[in-house]
Amino acid sequence: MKKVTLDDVSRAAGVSRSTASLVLRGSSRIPEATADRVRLAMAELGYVYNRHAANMRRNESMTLGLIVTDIRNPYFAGLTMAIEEAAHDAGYTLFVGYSRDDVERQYVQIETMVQQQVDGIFLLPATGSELTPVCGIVDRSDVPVLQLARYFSEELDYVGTDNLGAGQQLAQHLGFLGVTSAVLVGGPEHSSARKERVKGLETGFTGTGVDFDATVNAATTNNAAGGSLGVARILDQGMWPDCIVAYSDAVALGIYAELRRRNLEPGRDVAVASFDDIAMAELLLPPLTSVSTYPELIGREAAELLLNRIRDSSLPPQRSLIEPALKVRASTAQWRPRT
Amino acid sequence: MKKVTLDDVSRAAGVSRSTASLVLRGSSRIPEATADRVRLAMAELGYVYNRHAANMRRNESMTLGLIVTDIRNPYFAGLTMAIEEAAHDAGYTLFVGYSRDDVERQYVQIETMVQQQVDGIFLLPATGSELTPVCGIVDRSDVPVLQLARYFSEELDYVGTDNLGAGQQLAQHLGFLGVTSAVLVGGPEHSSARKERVKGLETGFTGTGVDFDATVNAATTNNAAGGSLGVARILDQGMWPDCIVAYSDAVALGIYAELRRRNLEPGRDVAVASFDDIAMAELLLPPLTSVSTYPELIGREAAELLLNRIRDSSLPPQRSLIEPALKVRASTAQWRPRT
DNA sequence: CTGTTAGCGCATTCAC
DNA sequence: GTGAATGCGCTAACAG
Repeated sequence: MKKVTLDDVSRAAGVSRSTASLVLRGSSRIPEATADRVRLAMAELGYVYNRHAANMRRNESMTLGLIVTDIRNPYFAGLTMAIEEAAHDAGYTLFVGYSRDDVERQYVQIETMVQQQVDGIFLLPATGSELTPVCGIVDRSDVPVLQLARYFSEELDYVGTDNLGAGQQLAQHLGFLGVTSAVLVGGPEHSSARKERVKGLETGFTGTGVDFDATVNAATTNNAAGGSLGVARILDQGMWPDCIVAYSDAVALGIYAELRRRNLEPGRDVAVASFDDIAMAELLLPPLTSVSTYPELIGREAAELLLNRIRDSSLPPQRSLIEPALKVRASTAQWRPRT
Repeated sequence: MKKVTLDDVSRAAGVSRSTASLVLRGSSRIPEATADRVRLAMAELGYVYNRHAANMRRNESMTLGLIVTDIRNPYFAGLTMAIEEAAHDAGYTLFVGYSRDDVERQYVQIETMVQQQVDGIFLLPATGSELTPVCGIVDRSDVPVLQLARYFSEELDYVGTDNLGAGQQLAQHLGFLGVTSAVLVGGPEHSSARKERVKGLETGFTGTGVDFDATVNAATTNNAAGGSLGVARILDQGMWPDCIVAYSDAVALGIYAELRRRNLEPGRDVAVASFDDIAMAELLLPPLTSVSTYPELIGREAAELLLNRIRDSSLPPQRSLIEPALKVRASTAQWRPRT
């Protein structure tokens, strides 16, 4: 099938190119009768609007880029879907790249998306991301970048959870519960989100008498394997804390499994708590206490912010934090102190 | 920052535009010294290659589209990541859209991607997809569409699991186990994959004496909620089968939860088996018997096939099935007949 | 081996 | 209200 252009359409409809163009954009300056004739011709010829050609003139592509680490973690999957929804609703098409937490791969993806003329980029930074290379790519083209869930720069917009508050809420709950010792397991060591959660836990535990060991070497990765590995490290060095706090629900799944491999029952022998509250959390046995971080809200907010920035690049860098909420379930609630 | 074009670069480097263009494409006809001068000028000026402009001439965009229903199901997440990887490796950037199993939304996404000049589309069809509207959009532009995991047309390429074989493998295992009755729970009723799994189970159960009721109204959705709902329907009408077969692992999670809500322990009171074998399956308690459907392989194969078709559209429609493999775990293995 | 030329399909002036 | 002319940044054909 040959390519049909606006030229063909306007010729068939007996109008000029510019008239057909105006009909496309829904201009009210064209009489309905003419517009209908044009639309009919488009349908008959099988005309397809060529956005690339339009882009060359208008200098916008109506595309956005999203780079996340890995969507097999349902939290990132939810975040990704929320952003796609917002982009779709605003008329944008979304490029998606998975960095697999590999900085170099991420840089390539940013570069490619910039070459593809994206109007903006949502970036959930791979651990180890730095401002200079990112901006080195991005500054040349003035493409706005919004940091998602983690940040590495104060100069770029950021939308994420209030990790500090999330840690505090959880710590206070564990304090009430009578827990006397806790460790955080899993998650990439140098991510801003992890550091903030540690800080929040420390703050929240202050004055509760809970022994929270932030120095234990249990940072791993943000998935089930990282949870298993972290638990193994802790138990192998002779620790047996009252509560294991998972960096995320994905991590918690591995923690449950590793505890059971060692004949410890989560929720009974060790309390387990976590962050994110993905759908799976309450379906597990025991149901998992988790601090909900509402990926849908983060996604919506991020989209709104990035679209604003596209319209007006002169705004100062924005930071927006979504309020988390603790969901208490049996993995902590049914736990009782050892006698 | 102003936009830098190849014109600017060639002027700065003291060569012509076409020379600069050839350097970009790595032509060997340019002396190294000249090429280096051009590359230096690009770096100094902060040149960004404009693929949209290139596309207008070369009539390819180096983009592909992927439309899936929902990636909160880890199976689709894995499939999506595999396809992104293959696309990335081949130098393509990937548009992603989530249809949320909504046909109309899916049509809009196809249309948008076609307008964005994608070179090809991976489509995991929403239930209810039909050939006419899809091709109505796509034929006008000659964009090849590959069906992923489910199909609705023989005229388009298809890559998926051998669902028939998967059902048979599982049925035979359950027959050996001494199961006397089984039902399939969850999944969208009219999807090709579900029909094939039912057929495979029926075939596999033939001669084993297992009573497999394919008429029971337990088709729902492909997620945990669908699993819970399906189990509720079955138990509420007084059935108590020896084995519940989940349409997918995501569904199985809801089945576990609903059984426990009704004081039935999965693996002991009811055997549970499933399809997909996502990472979570073996981490559950009891570990879930599942037929692995290898989303990574499907993704790789799909990418290879679609890229071939882009090169040569004259090939007849291709069908490619990936061989599944049964993973037996405690959710069936530990089950014993009621006495 | 290098430089000149002519569009790709559209949006946007500006005359009419 | 409508139509002709111009150029977005690049590639490819061809001439030097």
